[in-house]
Amino acid sequence: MDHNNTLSAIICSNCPRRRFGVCKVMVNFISQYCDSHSPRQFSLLAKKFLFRQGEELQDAYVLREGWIQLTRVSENGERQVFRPVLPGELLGVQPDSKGPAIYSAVAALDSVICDIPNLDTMCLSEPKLAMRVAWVAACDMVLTEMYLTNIAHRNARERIAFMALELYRRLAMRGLNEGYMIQFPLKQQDIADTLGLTAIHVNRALHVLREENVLTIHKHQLTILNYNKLCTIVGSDLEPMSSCDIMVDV
Amino acid sequence: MDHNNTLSAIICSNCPRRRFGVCKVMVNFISQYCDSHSPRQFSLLAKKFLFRQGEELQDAYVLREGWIQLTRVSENGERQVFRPVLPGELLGVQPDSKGPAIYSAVAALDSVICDIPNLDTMCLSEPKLAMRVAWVAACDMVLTEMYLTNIAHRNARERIAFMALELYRRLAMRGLNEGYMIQFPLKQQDIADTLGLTAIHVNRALHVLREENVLTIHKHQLTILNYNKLCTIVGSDLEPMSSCDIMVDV
DNA sequence: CGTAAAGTTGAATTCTTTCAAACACGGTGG
DNA sequence: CCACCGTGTTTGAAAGAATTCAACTTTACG
Repeated sequence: MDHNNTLSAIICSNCPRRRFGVCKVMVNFISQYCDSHSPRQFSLLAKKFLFRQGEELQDAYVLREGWIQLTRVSENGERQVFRPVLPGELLGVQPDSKGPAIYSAVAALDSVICDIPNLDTMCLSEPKLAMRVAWVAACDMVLTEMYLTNIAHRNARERIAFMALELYRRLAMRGLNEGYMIQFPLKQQDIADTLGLTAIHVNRALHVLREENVLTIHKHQLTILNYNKLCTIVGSDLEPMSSCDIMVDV
Repeated sequence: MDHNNTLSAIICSNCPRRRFGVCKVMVNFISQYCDSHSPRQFSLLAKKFLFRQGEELQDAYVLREGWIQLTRVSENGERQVFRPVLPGELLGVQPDSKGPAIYSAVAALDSVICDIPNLDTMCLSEPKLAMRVAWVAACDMVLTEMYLTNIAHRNARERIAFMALELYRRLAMRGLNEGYMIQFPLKQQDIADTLGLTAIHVNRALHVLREENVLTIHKHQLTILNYNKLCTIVGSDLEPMSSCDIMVDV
């Protein structure tokens, strides 16, 4: 954990807002809770579905290792990919908690998942847990809003730069990087469906970013070639804020 | 309330997914809770700020009447407007609940607001409340994701059609419509900043929608001229899902 | 009534998509 | 070992969508 702490300190020192000066890599409260109360872990191979859009959703889950993609296909066949779910994060929480899943969850990498069968019931007897769930939802909201803002205001090159930096920071915060390199299991089509572009245009924008020596994606690995330039392109409005990244005192 | 119930039944019967067949206009749990525990209501004139981005956020709030806009200005000066907050909805909930506000809240109409000074504390002693906050966050997330998908996949005309229909449904569900007309206090620039367009392009797209006899905005009122056609344009992937719209049993 | 703010229109430019075709790579079966 | 196939990536050219800039009109408000 010490390594992570150092790393996140470095990353956080980059943050525009003061409050992140004190942020630490958080030992995920919900994960801990699940470990002691319901250690039902299982693994899920890449490309397998954890659940499918429209299926009755039974449980909530915590991703322990790997990478999960949340995707929704609308009636006219458009595919939207939402914020990537990274280790430590909660998924399967939705308004109608036992109703049909509002999106599909697919493993992008071989993953390890912790099942939480009775989150609702546990929350009722454990207000702290309920609050933590609310807090996680608020964090995920911030992340989703960042993606929304990114799509709304930036061109293809900048959108991709944002996504790369955002993922890099969230992974590095967990120590899941090797220097400036991270695992990157997504296809160009996935990037396109996340950022509201066509795969062809993603390809061209990636080419430009490679030409500029900013970043490159090769063999399922993303390498940042010029971190500062990447930050400049993104506009440094990026903050490390996912449900696992900030320490709050509850 | 009976009028509302009928109305929402009509609207919900339009929903693609079965589960909404049973949805009712919800008597907002949090509002009720606040009424009995902290009836600190006050009013806020249009264009006044409830709080500003960066200011220390003290409390959470419930909007009782009016219309609140959540806006964030990034460092490079881009302005993003997030999902409109309508009567009955909760606002001011964010990861760092007593930290600097991550966006500004501005009244778009004269509003009545209920102050909730100690949401955190109340949640600790009242798990149901905490769960409701989590549930509200999940609903807001769905709405935000709908806006994200809308921006990512549709052109200007369709984005505006979506926004119009989404707002109409949420307001009609509360009985805040007059037939196919709703109050619409936003400027074209606000629409643009919500949907990731320029005000000029919004203007042109609105012109087209008017030409097609789909909808018209005039004198701060939005009128739907052809509801079915509007639904067709939007693609009927729209569901009435805000924190105040669905009844769940807790 | 006058000024500022909001809305409208046109033309040129930039960005993105579309369609079509070619290429690269990994795996399979002969 | 190689030919074959499918998936994913790359490239080009043309069409379409959205932005920019500039000018003008209308509306709102003190």
